[in-house]
Amino acid sequence: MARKRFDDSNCSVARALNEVGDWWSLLIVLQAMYGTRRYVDFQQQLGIAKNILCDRLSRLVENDVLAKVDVGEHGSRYEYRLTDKGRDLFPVVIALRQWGDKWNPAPDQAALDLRDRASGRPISPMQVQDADGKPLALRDVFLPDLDEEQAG
Amino acid sequence: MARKRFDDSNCSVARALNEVGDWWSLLIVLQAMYGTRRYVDFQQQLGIAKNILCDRLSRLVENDVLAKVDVGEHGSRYEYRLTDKGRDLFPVVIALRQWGDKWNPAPDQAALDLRDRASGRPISPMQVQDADGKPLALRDVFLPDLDEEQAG
DNA sequence: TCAATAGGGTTGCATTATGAAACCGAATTG
DNA sequence: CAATTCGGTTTCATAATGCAACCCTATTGA
Repeated sequence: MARKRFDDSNCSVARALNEVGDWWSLLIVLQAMYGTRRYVDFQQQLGIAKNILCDRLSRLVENDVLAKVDVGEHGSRYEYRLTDKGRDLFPVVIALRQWGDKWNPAPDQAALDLRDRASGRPISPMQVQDADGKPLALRDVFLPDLDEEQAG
Repeated sequence: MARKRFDDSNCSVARALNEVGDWWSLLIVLQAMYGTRRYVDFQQQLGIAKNILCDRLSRLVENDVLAKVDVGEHGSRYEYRLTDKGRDLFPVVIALRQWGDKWNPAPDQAALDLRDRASGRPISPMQVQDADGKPLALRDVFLPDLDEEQAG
């Protein structure tokens, strides 16, 4: 049967995964963050099958993560550019990258060294924070509504 | 043909997606963060097929995201608990949740109101930061090595 | 004691999704 | 005017998914 979709799930994580939760979409977004814009470049850099790339690009455009722009230049006719919505996946991608670097480091390769362009210093590890910037662990957060219900 | 795997990719995002990048794994981790531990509860709360749940739980255990614990209690014999590696997905899940809340809000429902247990205040939006906590946008970061190569 | 139920899985089967390669049409290049 | 390039679509074999049915072990419960 068809893969289960989560378009109308009441969980925003499920709805997010519905748009970028497959094997390729987030990698395409990542590649776009590196500056890739053209179909052939995505295809070569990711090693993705062309029909799958077409499908994913279409869905990302449909979901307003990428915008398909007609550029009339010699041969390269379209560009896929990140929208604001797509750029807003930056924290997601960085969090995922840091998790991968920490728990599945490449055996013979240093992790990518992302740095602040202004200061030249490495970016800091992503963390969930309270309003003052104090780091919060999983056990430090709660859902007021749910916990009230459970208490009542 | 077989789905492409990224076990040995030089990209840590690809390696991360290889472990939790399918349609269900991250939702299982999310559910585990809510406190779910038992097979039947995952099954009912997620509405996932039993064989798929088995497969995903096994893979998450294999990848040390969950730990399978034998609890001899009446009927409920096993628990799947988050490991440190699994708990470390907290920023990823929160980033994804906030992205979903912002760009695909539920039509007739408020976003989940996660709060700091100590202060009672809402958690702040996830952001990529420099060493001082200054927020960084996509355009503010760069890869020193790559940029040197390109300059050279 | 013996049937009913719950937990945690497997198995079979139909439906989809994926990957590789071949093919296509328009525009450029040589 | 033949060969490329870009951006796709088509075909086909293989893998993944979802559902329902089944299984085995404990535990109830009467």
